[in-house]
Amino acid sequence: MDAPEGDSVTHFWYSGEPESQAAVDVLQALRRYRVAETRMRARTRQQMRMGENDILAVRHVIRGRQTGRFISPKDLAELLDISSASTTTLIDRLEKSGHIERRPHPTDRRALILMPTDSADGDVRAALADAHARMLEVAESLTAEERGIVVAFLDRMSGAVGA
Amino acid sequence: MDAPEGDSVTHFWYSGEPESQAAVDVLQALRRYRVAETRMRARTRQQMRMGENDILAVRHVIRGRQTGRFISPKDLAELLDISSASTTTLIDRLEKSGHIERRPHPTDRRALILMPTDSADGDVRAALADAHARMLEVAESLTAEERGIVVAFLDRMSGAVGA
DNA sequence: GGATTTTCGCTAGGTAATCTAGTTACGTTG
DNA sequence: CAACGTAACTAGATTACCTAGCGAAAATCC
Repeated sequence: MDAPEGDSVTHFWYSGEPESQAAVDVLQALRRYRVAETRMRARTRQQMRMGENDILAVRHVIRGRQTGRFISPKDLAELLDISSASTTTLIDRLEKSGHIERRPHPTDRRALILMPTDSADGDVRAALADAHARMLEVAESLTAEERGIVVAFLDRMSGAVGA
Repeated sequence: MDAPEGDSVTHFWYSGEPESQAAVDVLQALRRYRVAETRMRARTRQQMRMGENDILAVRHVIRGRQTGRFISPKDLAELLDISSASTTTLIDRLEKSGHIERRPHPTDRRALILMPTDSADGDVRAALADAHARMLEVAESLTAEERGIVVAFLDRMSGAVGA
């Protein structure tokens, strides 16, 4: 999990320059968003009775089929940055819980492909559709100009954080 | 952890309305940011050889001292939403690794207060200061109007995600 | 002011998800 | 075809969490 973190501490970190308080407000809004999102993920995990990686894996397999790609255990290992051993037990779990199935790879007899079951598709949609719809609504309510500003901001932040 | 997730899938989800593609772009930017941030946290964890909760705990203890508050084990348990038992072992870990120390509470003889060691302070700064500075720079480069748009957007998204 | 209840941190024992190391089966390449 | 590389699996250890329950101290209630 993750969590709240005590708030309203700002005053002590950047008390020197009044100018930069506005910038700090932006970062705090970003943190509030992250906290809200983390909480949503925790709720989803609880609701579906799965771990974070399990949910990401199922989603990836579902998306794979939607886009006509076949997802292999190896793909999941890379996606989640876990070992091949952990991937095996993860797939065991998801197969036992009825979310995905193992099928032979059409050409490579060493390999597998993973297919989502119908119920997995339904479960994931049920768990995520509401929040996604609300988020889309917010995004749609922006003007074209505002969208540009927001996207540019987020991408620059991604760069700042990922350097 | 968390991770990339295959991209450019949009076309299949919302192929009906060209109007909403722009909104989807916004959500994708948001996801790119989340992925970047998650990766940064993973790097930090690796660099400091600690788990996520350990880092959050140390940061909270450091902040506590900076703001003149005494942090107790109970505070950490609430912050991280873990049991009191897990909190005890978490503090054991952080004490053994030399990041924090247990001290008697000045008035309540059942209780403890936690103090960061000097090295903890330095380590955390070293690990987080760079990215934080870059993020602040991005936030500062916005105009006042842009900041307003971004903060409003983030807060509305927090609402959408947290409902 | 003594008895009861609550709070605080700890110990004991257990579980889930990961890891490393090593195996088998199959593909690829010199 | 021989050697090496790759895909997935098994076994066993480790880590970080959990629940249950304890002793000591504080708060509350006649």
